[in-house]
Amino acid sequence: MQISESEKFLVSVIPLIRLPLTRDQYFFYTSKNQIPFGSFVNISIGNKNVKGIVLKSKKDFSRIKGIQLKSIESIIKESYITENQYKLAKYISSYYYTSLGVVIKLFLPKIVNSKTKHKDSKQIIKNLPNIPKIEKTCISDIEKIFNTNNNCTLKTTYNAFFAEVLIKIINKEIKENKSIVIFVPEKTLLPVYQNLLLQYFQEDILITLSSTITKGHLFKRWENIKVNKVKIILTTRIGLFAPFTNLSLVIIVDSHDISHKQWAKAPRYDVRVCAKKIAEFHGAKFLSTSFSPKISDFEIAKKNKTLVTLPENNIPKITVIDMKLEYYKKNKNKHIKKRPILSEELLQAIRKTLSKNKQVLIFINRQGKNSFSICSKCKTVFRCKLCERALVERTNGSFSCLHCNFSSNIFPKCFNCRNISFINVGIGTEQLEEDLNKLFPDHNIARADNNSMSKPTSYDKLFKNFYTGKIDILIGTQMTTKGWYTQNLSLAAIIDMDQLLSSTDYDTDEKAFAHILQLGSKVGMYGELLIQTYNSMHPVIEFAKNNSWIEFTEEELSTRKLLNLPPYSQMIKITYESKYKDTAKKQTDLLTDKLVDICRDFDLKISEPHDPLVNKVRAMYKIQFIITIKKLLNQSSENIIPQKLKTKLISLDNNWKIDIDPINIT
DNA sequence: AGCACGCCGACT
DNA sequence: GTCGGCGTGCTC
Repeated sequence: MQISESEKFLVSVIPLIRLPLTRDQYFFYTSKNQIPFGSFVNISIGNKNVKGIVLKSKKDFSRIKGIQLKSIESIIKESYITENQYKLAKYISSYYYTSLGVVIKLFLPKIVNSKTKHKDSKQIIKNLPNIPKIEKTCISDIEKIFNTNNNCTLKTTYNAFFAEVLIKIINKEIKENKSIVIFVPEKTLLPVYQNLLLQYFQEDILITLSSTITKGHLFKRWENIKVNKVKIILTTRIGLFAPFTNLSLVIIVDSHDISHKQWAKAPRYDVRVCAKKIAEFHGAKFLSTSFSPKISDFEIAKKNKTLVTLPENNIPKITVIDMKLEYYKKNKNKHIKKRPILSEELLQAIRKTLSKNKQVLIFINRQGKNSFSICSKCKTVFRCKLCERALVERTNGSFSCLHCNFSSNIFPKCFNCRNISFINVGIGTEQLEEDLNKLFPDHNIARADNNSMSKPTSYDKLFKNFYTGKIDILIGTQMTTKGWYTQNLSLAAIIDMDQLLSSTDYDTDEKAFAHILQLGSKVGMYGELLIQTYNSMHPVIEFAKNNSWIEFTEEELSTRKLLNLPPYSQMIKITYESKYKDTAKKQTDLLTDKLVDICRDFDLKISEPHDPLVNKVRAMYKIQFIITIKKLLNQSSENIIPQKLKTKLISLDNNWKIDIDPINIT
């Protein structure tokens, strides 16, 4: 093919579209001039105009044969993405099996040319109670670790201590004119940390990023980060894609939180993994913080001597309320027996707290779909015998454990008493709000869940009201367990601990324990945490009561090791989506059959295809299966998938969803 | 992303 | 027999 005289350069461009993973992720175009790396350009593909990112401009056309080359239509913006942004995009693309063009789109906010200055509309609450100082913090321990290692894991305890560590460690970087990024798991946490930071740092060196910010506004902030105008970037996962400069510290808040993983759509990336990569690319330090670190992080940090633990002398009193007893008490001599929601003990504790003008936080897990079953006779949670995970009832009446593929027959018997009937249990947040309003008509009761928090301003308002003591009782879902902190909060309650323990995931106990620790951290050492449960002998509750998180992690890790569960393995969740259930069934059966040989050869475990807990979304049926790859504790998950399996995975069509390191396998 | 191609069901 | 629905594949 003839290249015209004026077109001197061969330019490789990544089109921002979904390309099959089996082919190169860039196309070649011609250009009169050399175009710098990372430039944002208009190109045409087929007969459609699309945008692209330039990789290289070369003079050597010899590699190209038999392809009709088109020229670059126009340059929108030169050097729009940085080398480090591209490195991260490449990483996400290959680790999470998503085409590069789709990943790069995440890095590009919409360009706007308006010169109008946008003022941050976020309400700043001044005159907050000062953070109590503690004499000895772990700052020097963290600094010592950072002298020899770029990674540090911090197990925090009480909010106030953590706040102090955070401020001091950030201050040190700012003094050296470096910039810091802080990742929080949810956008609802932004005002919480923003208010904390603004007590100590200038408003103009701090910015927040989240998906609610308008596209143009985001572009402006991107530019400010690029020219090193801002020093503290407080952000949700969207901040991973910012063009950082002069970055010296990456901080993860609530590192255990599952919201750090994007699971709903591709790329199904994890902030904890990607942020660590960013730190690596920038030569920055990486600080992972949590009240209850993931036990894998904790164990690895312990082994690598990169663990710092804040003083443990501030654990609240934990009281376990046996709801079985409550049930019998309430239903004695009653014809129709009802399951109590609020125990007498909890009501008394609320009354006592309110009478002292203190605040109450009540937590119920929002996942209503995640129902569990208890035996109608002995009230034992129906669990898998082998894995001790709660079993899920299926539409055909059987109960199954997704991890070990155990499935009961369709007339299951209670493992404890051989009874054949079970009761499905579920409690709603709104019912509880109603009940409490009747019980405490003179007090201000507020509810925080996805439903009541639909407007962005409603959260700010509620947060302010809670912070300033205008709310006496706050009822909420998981969002309330994060960030909420006032010195006036002295009672927290978990209404339905059994629901937290009822999932069939391998790490259910770990997640449940994290909720206990997180709520405990909100009330601190002078407060009390009440836990309502029908299963007061559950190991997690026993460990929590005795303040034995470390012992819990040790036991949990030995089980995981025995069963080759993460962190002693990597999991891949593969899902087929189809309008027709039998198509999904046929496809997953076909693929698992094809993969059996590979899995045998490389000692991988492959589960039977099964319905996920939510198996129909927007008229699409889903069937999934799990592949488990053994690995050592300290071994990186990069490059442990055998090439033969990789080749299969990248050749799957768009109906397949691949989720690497899924946050749940149900 | 968006368009061409092709395979199967409903119709003149 | 044809028309056209959408599921699948391809684009430098």
